Amino acid sequence: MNDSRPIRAKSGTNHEGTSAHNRRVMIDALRINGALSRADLARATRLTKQTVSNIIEELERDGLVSSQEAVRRGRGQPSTPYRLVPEGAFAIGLQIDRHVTRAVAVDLVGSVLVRDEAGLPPGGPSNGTKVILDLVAGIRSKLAGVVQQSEKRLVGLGAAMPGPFGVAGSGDDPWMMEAWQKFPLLETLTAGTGLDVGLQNDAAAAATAERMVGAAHGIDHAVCLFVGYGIGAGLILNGELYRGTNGNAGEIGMVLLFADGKSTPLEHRASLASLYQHLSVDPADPGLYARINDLALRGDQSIDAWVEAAAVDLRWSIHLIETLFDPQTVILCGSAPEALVNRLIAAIGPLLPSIAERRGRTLPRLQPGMADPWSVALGAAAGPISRAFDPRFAAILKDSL
Amino acid sequence: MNDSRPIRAKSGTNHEGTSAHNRRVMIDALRINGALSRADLARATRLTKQTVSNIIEELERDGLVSSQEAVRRGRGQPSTPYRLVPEGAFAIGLQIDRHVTRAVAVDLVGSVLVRDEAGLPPGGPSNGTKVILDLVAGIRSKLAGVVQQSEKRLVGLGAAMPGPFGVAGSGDDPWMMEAWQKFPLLETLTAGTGLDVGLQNDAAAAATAERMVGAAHGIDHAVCLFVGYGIGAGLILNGELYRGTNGNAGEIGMVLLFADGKSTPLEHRASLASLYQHLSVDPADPGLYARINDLALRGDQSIDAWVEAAAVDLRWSIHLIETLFDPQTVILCGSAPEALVNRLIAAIGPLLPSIAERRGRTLPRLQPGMADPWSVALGAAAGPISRAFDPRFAAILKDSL
DNA sequence: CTCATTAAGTCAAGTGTCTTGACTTATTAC
DNA sequence: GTAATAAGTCAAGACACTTGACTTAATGAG
Repeated sequence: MNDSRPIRAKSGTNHEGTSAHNRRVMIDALRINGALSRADLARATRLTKQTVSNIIEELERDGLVSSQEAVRRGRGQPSTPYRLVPEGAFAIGLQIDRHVTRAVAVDLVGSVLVRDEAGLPPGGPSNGTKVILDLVAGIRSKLAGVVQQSEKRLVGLGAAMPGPFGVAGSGDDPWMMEAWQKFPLLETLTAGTGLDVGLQNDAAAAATAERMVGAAHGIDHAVCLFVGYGIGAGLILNGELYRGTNGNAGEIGMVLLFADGKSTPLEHRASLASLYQHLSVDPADPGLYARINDLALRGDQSIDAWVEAAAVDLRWSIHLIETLFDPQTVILCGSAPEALVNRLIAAIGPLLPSIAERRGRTLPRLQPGMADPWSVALGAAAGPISRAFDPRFAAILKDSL
Repeated sequence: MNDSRPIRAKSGTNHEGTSAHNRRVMIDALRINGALSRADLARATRLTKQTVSNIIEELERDGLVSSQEAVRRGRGQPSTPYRLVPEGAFAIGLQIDRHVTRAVAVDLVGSVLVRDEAGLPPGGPSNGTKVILDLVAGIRSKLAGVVQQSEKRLVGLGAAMPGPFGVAGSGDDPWMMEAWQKFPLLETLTAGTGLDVGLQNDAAAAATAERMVGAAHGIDHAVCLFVGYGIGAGLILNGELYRGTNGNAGEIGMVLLFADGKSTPLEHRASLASLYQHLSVDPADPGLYARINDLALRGDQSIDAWVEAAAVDLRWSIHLIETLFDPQTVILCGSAPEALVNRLIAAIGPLLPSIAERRGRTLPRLQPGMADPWSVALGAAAGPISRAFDPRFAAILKDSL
């Protein structure tokens, strides 16, 4: 009687799935193209004018879009463009890093409204959880002071921290990141905030940020090479962040390189960690960021040596990414000081030959992305916004409800 | 007046999209789980019994599913399982290789019904096009002799050949593959056969085959490392083949490795091409395949040396794939002789440490896949079947019609 | 200045597909 | 023998997109 082999199947869909998808498509179109009229939207989405009208009416009621001044565009009735209402939705982004945690609140179009940071005491989650929850609570109350109805329009909390997740330790871990990676962060944050919580690694967060407001805006195949304390790649494939089986896709820093009879992970050679070691400085020093920016601007010699060496590895990393992912473009971003990133970009060129070298390219093979200590927190916040509003296969299925 | 910036947007969907998706979900569920009753399908897909009944009735009318003997499963009315009807659809697969072209006809469940091959004369497309079109025509007429209504149920022609596509030449090209890669193959095949034609590289085809009938059956994140004349990776991400911007994703053989001050593409070190060079044999020799299989079985010394060297590079390739794609499993397949693949698998272990090394794995990190000279042609044929029947985001959208 | 033309957008009825809830059928467990 | 359980059907209903005619508002040609 009890056969009970579990049956695996994808979920079906129904009218609600259709409707949810079409709403998302409208929002996406307005995000990519700016304000559009109902007729524009109907043509672009292949839906009928009537359907678009109904959806736009509903989105307007929900406070997600609003009409602008009618514009005359030649013959025919003037069109009424609609735009996204930034205050239509908010999300909180949380970055957990080795010795600091940052939080931001962003709106529907990815503008940062509130930001704050706090030092993380040593000892990992047992000491840090309260700091984080307090920081998030502070951001929420500040947000409530800045805009109306923020709590009602809060779609979620996105967290980002260095990966990889769920893997036995690498050993060199002065800041207990491994303890954080094993800690039930999702559950703790959900319980502590009552919000919908998502988690991604810092490179994925950077890519999410680039897709919402940066160089990957409106691009469906892009890879962000993220240079931070470690290095990682955030993958935008088919217009969505690709996570892999366990959220660890893109951990390029863990690629082992063999030379002189020993193996070294890529990120031991090209990352801020390697720079700090090269300079023999204390990574926990709060003034370090500014000091390195300054050194990079002045063309300091010891920085130069590191830049040259790191550029070799980053050049190869870009070649690797192009060869394996065939993206439209690669974006170099990081939580590194901007001057340093600029030096790196200058030193990386010219790129290695690869399949990305083809006639008729419209985008450069390599583009600079955000180099801002807050970009990871922004990307963390962009996660819930994207989950809630971007068109995705999963959002159509019944089991997404 | 003529604003005419092109508006970019994803396509919306409607009832037909919903219905098309649900039909695909049914077929997918039957493919993965074998025969299922309407009630089983309703639970698995989260649709109602009534909806499933209607869809199954329609699929049965279309000849895609058929009922089996009712089975008693304890209390309650016995259930009537439905299964996929293999003869419900057919597709032709075409492999274009350096000196040979192979074609197969497969049915809805991926069984090969007819196969044939022909030598490709030197000179590239100008001499080879006729051979290929004749081969396909022959397969079609043989198929018509084996099954009823084959032409009516033919969903398309899938072609596979070594990549990369659309890239300036690599130089070493005695078999004019570059000419083939530049040739408007899709157009020629479409015009010459009247069928819907798709094109992928050989590694992608191997992955498509593994997903339909091999080790990746029912798995949503898998990478096939394909060892052929070159090497490549076929990427199954989120349950679909990932192609990249230009169909070149996964071209791992083109990854440049730096050693001793010079750079070498990975596939110069680990591929059949490297083996042929190592053995100083002529790759065009038609008996080569059997001879190498024989040598591998006998434990030949010169093969051994190559296996040991290639295993080092393949071991690293697997590590690289695990680190960048975070798949559930890696499948080693190839158009190499089976005995050779077995030797390679034995020589590759133990694998390098990576993020794939985790507690609670259910699948092995590395699995053997098909090692059959016909697997690429089979995968090529599986492409149209998958496009026509597998659940995919694109199939829901209005512009897919 | 007038009026045909063009285009945006609305109205109201129509259509397709899934859902609901009651019902029928067939089997097992007690 | 009868209650419980489960598969599957029936018929009406709900929902979201579509259709085609209509209204509104502008331009441009004569």
